[in-house]
Amino acid sequence: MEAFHLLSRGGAKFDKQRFKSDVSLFTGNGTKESKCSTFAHAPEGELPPELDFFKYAQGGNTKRKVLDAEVDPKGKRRKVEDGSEDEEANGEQAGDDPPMPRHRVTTKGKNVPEHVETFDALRERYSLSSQLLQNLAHHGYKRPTGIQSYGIPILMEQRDLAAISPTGTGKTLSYLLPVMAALGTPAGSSKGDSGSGVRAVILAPTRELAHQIHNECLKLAQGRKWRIVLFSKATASTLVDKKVREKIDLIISTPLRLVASLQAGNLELDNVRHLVLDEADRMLDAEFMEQVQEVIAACTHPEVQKAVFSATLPANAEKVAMSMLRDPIRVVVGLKDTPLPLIAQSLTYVSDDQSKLPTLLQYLSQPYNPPVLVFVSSQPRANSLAEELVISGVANVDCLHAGMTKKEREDAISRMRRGDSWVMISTEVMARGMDFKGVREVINYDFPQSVQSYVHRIGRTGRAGREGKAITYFTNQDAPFLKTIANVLLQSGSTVPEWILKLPKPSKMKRREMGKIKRAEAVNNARRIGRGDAIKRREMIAGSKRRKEKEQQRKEKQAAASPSGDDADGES
DNA sequence: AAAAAAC
Repeated sequence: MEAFHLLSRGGAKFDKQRFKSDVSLFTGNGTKESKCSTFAHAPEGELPPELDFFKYAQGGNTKRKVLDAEVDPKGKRRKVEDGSEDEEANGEQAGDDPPMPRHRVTTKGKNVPEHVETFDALRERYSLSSQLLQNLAHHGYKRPTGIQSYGIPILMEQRDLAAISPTGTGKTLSYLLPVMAALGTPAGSSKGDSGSGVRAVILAPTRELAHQIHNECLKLAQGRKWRIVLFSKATASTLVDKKVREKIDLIISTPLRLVASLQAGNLELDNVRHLVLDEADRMLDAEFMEQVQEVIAACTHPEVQKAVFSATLPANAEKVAMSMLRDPIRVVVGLKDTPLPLIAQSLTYVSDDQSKLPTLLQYLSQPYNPPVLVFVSSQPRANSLAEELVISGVANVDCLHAGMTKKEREDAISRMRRGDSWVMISTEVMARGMDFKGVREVINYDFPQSVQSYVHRIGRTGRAGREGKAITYFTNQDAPFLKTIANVLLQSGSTVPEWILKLPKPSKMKRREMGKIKRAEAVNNARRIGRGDAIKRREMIAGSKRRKEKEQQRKEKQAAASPSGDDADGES
């Protein structure tokens, strides 16, 4: 603690030996089993007073806004309770899932189909193959979540849908089930009556998310002969053969990949009947917009059903989304742009960028629930923070950003899924959609750039009814945006020190100015987190190269020993 | 408002 105290003042040397012993103490006993029983216990309590702004405010009343449950039932708007009376879990692992929280559901639109209480009710109402229901049961889906019980009937009745539902509440299944139900006979089969070529397209903003959706898809598709393709460079190259493309039933892809194939003339989407945009607001960002429009334009079938899903949907994005849809129904579960109350959120003051590393090291020197997901604002910062943590002796540090190779990214994800990663440093690439069941702690090392980013980042925890914890570091430079995020905490039932709420809302001019300063500093700091130096960095890189080579050799040996390839997550 | 991500 003393060492940390000195460190936090900046100049003092870090007592690495001592710190290491702390770390090994914690790494030695199986931290995976250690339960974080008291979320109320904030790490800020451990901070030296000069870093602990909470302390000044504590004792005073922290304010908690009571959620307003009333919404004016205007026009066609309906207000209903999430059907699940039974406190049954909806997660993917059968048995030990906590109950899903109940949310209010509001629907808007013409002739909204009645929601269902159970998956069996779907079977009674629509022709749903028993295989599909069997697969659901087999993978531990028991009762539909709010978005599933409302969204699935809407999509089953061929309606367009804009669905807004909090992170970790089962949006993926909400669109996959109806799409799979509609696929019917596999493409190219002699009995087929639905024309030839791809019949469904699902777009996601990152490769990792597309991959995850593909995996979910394969679970549901067990026992059926559909060709479900996770689109990549490799699969795209097989499409040169027209016979191959005609046999594809469903494509899951990132937009640009798909556009590239369209422009190369290696793909037709004229028989697509279902188009889903996951993380819709992200997909309708300026940078993705054009690509998405191109995909939409290529889906020329007159009966193409479109659906958009997200946990957040800012007004302008919603406008764009609604204008794309035909006679749409809008479903909102819970409160838009609001995290789950299950996630215990807190804000930690760290004065400036240099103070972040010691604060994080201090945090990781105490027992925590791995894996912890740490978000930073840029790729170089992700690299250097990961290096710093390794140098400081933190165990099982991983890093993931889009500057890494495909294989590096895939490896990082599988380490994460296996539970081998204890501290995962990542950029926005991981902020949306990724579902790691074990993540119970998220740290925003760098302040999020928007409310949407905040909501999605912390939504990596608190999934499928589990509890989670989210800590956000803020510096003096983040002050102009602090209040906005503080309000999000309040909305979702977390507490915020009163002094933050009393901050005046800075004028637009001021925010712009501060933003400029912040950006300039970010550039300066981009390649320097804490006290790293070039030599250490070179050693690190050399070390990781050696490790990679060894791993490669081991894999080659393995491959030689067992000729059967792994097609667990391959492209079908 | 800006970075990241998409190929």
